[in-house]
Amino acid sequence: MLLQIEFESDIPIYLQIKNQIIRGIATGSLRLGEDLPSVRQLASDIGINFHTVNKVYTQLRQEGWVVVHRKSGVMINPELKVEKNTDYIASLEDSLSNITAEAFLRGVTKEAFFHIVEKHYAGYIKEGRE
Amino acid sequence: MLLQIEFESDIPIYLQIKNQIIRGIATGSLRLGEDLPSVRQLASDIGINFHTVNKVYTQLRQEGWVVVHRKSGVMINPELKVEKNTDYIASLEDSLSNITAEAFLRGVTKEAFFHIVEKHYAGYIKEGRE
Amino acid sequence: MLLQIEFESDIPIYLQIKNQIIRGIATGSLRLGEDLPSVRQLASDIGINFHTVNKVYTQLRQEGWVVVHRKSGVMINPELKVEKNTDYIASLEDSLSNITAEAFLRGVTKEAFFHIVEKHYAGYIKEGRE
Amino acid sequence: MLLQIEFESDIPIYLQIKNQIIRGIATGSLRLGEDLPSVRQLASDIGINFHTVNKVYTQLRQEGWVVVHRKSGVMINPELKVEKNTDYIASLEDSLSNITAEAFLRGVTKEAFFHIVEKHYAGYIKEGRE
DNA sequence: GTGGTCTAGACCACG
DNA sequence: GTGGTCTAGACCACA
Repeated sequence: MLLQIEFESDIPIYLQIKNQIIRGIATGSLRLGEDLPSVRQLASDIGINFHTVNKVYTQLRQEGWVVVHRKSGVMINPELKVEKNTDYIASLEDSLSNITAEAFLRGVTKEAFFHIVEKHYAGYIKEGRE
Repeated sequence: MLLQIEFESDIPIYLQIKNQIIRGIATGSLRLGEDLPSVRQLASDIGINFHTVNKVYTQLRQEGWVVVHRKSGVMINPELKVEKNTDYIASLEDSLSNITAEAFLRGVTKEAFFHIVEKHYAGYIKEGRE
Repeated sequence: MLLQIEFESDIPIYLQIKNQIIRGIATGSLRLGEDLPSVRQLASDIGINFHTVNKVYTQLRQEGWVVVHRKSGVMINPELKVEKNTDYIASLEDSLSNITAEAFLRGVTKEAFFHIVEKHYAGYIKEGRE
Repeated sequence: MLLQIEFESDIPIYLQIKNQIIRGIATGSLRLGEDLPSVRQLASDIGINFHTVNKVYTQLRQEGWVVVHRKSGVMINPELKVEKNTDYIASLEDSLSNITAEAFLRGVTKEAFFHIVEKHYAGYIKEGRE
């Protein structure tokens, strides 16, 4: 999997990496159980500080996306089952509340919005992860 | 219009205000041409510094949501017509890319996602709002 | 002469009026010796505070564009001869320095710039003002 | 690049800085991709508050003149391509409308005006500036 | 009264 | 180290 970082973006680098990894899991370009590069390896590949990668892996582990295995290697959680808890639903509602309001006011119809969402969902695959 | 600020949130106060104002325009609780409180008034109401409100109003003005009618203060742009330019579409695509991926992995089906979006869109009213 | 004020402009109202009067003199829509409306009359016409108009007239008088005649009426200076002093030249240089730099960077060629200037100059008339 | 600030000017400090930076880009004394001092560094150099510099950089970024390369600070946009949109043309027309009218009335001939403009344009260099 | 500018100092997020 | 956010208080321009 190849990560694309935009250093001039207003989105923090650690978030760009984290988002791309989660998207990678959803689209299947990262498979459950697949190893991720070591912290120093990935940092060196991208050309960033290894503390930044560390932050990503730490958050991903805390949220259950990855697990640490032998000698501090990291892999996508083979038994991935992140929660759809109330906190998440609340934050999703909040995000969509803001996003849809602006989209509506900017002339993005509900149908156009649906179309974008559908396009993305079409790219996600259900792996053998019961 | 009543603003609800969470001071412990990790979302900056100025962004919370900005988002709520944009949502207010979409839902019609703020009508086109309606006056907003003065920076100092709103700051005092919420209990924050007026510079924070000033930042909100400045950004809203630069993006075309409000106009400052010299002296009489700030009002919702009566001829609101913010653009659906390529930059915005790109950012919308990017946001939805991340949001849908995580939603999918957390078990939010496309239908459930649609349902949330639809619920919000149902609350938005067309410009012809008297 | 009809004044057009934009209350939402970032240019102060008094400056908009002042500029339009000076442009009016240059284009001939205001003739030398022509009477201007009284402070209260103009303020009432435009729908602004008469202090604002007062400020305009005061500045115009100080700079020599208008003269006060009988019972505080104001008219365009019949012997208009504003100075091309070094201060003015310096300020003109400074303005054009900024304006041309941005124009250049935004892709306005020297020829296009000349064209705009020429268009405006073509609208100015030399009155009998020796 | 050396900034020259006049503290007694009626032009706000932040605007003086902003104008000089844009002129610097046009004249080539600031090259595309060149780093600008940090907000605190520049503020300290000039002897002003860092918030004032921050305001300059924020506006320059919003208008596309500079980019903030995360962590390494602010640099002149290496792919500078600010737009010549209708809004800008309108504001340019308006500025020149006022400036040429006053210049004409103060005895600055069209030729003299052209001469000033030409002098400035002669100092600007094309993008291919290594 | 309004918003705009500037100063001063604090804390945080990021890398 | 960098920029971003927030607070606090001052003065000014405008209407």
